Amino acid sequence: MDEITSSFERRTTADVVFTQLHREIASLTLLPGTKLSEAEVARRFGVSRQPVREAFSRLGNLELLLVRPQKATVVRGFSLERVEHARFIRLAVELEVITQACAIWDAANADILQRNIELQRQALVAEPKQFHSLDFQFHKEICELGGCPRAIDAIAECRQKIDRLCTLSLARESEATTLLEDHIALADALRAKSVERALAITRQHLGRLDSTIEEIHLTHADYFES
Amino acid sequence: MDEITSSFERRTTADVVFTQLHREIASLTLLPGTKLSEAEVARRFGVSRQPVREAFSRLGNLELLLVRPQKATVVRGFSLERVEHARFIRLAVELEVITQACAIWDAANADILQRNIELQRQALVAEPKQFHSLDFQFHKEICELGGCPRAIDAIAECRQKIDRLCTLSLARESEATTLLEDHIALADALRAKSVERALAITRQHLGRLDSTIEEIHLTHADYFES
DNA sequence: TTCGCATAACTGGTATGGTAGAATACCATT
DNA sequence: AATGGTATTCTACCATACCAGTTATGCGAA
Repeated sequence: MDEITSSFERRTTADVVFTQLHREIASLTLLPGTKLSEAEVARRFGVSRQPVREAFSRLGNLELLLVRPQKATVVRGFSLERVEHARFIRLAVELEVITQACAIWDAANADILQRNIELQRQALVAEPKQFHSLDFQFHKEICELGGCPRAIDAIAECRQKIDRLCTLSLARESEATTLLEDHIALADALRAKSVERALAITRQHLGRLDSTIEEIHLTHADYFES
Repeated sequence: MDEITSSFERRTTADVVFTQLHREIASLTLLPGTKLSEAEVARRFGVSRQPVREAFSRLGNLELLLVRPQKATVVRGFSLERVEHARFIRLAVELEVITQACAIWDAANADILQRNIELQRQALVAEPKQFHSLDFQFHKEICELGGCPRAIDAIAECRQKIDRLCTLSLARESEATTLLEDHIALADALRAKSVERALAITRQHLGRLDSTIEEIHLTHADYFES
């Protein structure tokens, strides 16, 4: 691999293959059920089979690929069970973050969060595409200000699994308004340090995904396993 | 690899190496900081570097090994941050399991749990070694009866990270009595369907690890990273 | 003795060839 | 036409060789 390794950090060929495949699977460019062979992918990237193999292994750990001995490797579909599990874990973590945040929340924190909400409000009318990342930023700030900086990693991991699914939904944009309202209510509850209210809002907030998941389960049943 | 693949399931060489190394790292047979080279391990197992490499990769994903290009692979030490994170996630999940369990708990569930507690009580005096697995079983049953069967996987994952650390503690056995008391109290709270009490007990129950972790952090500072 | 540099002995990453097992296509037999 | 067996063609897995960095070593100069 003679190409420039983008200056600073050494990225191995396996990294490159992994990243690219990951992107394609997550974005549903590669649909569930698609068969991938080491040799074929290796040819496509112009590399040997070895780094491809390594990338396959990693994607297998993430449950994005199903790779079993002597059988074709396929892009895994969705599983209602796995999605529900990810949703459950995310809810659990988010609830505990909120609980701990409430205990130490102060006016300064509230102000920082408020600033993010303003940006969301602007994005909603100006650049709807940005709303998604502001949404993430919102939850991230709660984690950090609440004293659980690493919790956002766990949340992001769960989100990833769910997001691949939700790409299939059409109604994502229209829900942004509702989500913003949730965020505002949550920020209020935090400012008031009302744990019960904050928890209830969080449950409702994350629960909004359920209908979307259900919808996709019906409309795209063929992408589901088991 | 001509050996019998232990009947039913096909286990690749990489699986074998992975499992064995995992065991050795988790049990602290391989101490943090130990350098492992692909070639050396390959010789030890009598296999080629390839499957070893694969095993290393997986162990790297689990943060048990630190493998970086052109540098020796080493067994990772503990990180207070990582341990706290695992503890946090476990707490969050366990709390939400309890919450959901409380909502649907009935007498039948209570009885099943009670039976486990009796076993714990017996094990405490007869076979202290068995207490550990009964402890796990206890939490597992709550997950299953509470309607979150997969939650135990997440919990187990967190436990694993913490357990490697707690192997270093001397005072584990003596705490069993306290843990059993917690379990009894928790079962009571569940039977009474008192969410608040059950959550409080769970917090206290998991919090008991903190002192152990702190102790080890002081007595075995050399096994810690960062 | 101590420092610096050259070199040898490692490291993990990559490329390639060969192998066993699983799937598939195909042909012969019924 | 349906079925059973066989040959071909996949698959991922393993072994080996080679490469490019990194680290350790040891020798020579100061």
